[in-house]
Amino acid sequence: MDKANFFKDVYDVVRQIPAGRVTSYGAIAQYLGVKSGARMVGWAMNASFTEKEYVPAHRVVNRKGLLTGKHHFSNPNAMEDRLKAEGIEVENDQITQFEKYYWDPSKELEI
DNA sequence: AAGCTGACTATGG
DNA sequence: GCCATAGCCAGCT
Repeated sequence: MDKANFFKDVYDVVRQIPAGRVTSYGAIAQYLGVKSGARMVGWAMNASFTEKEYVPAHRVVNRKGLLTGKHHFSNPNAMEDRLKAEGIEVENDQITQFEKYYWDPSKELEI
């Protein structure tokens, strides 16, 4: 609202990610209708830390299933730790069987 | 105000 | 299959 609706939409989608599932920045951007707004999604995640409501940014990874944003957490180990806590197997900062855990908002939430 | 940066993705070599 | 380049938009310096 105060900020771009884009950010709010990103937070809303990320919060709707079910536990044990992950998605990619591009998927969210595509769901929001921003074709190449993947960077904005990542930027929104960075801004999400300023948000009062918690945003499960650890469930959002890049298209390769790599935990690129883990370094932005309070503790770089927190991201994979949370993912593991949700039953997602993470190895070498990368989600194993990424396709298995992949959650596409445009498919699950439907447009 | 202008330019750089950035948690990305797709394409080309 | 990996490295380099381009496109994208908004925030920050």
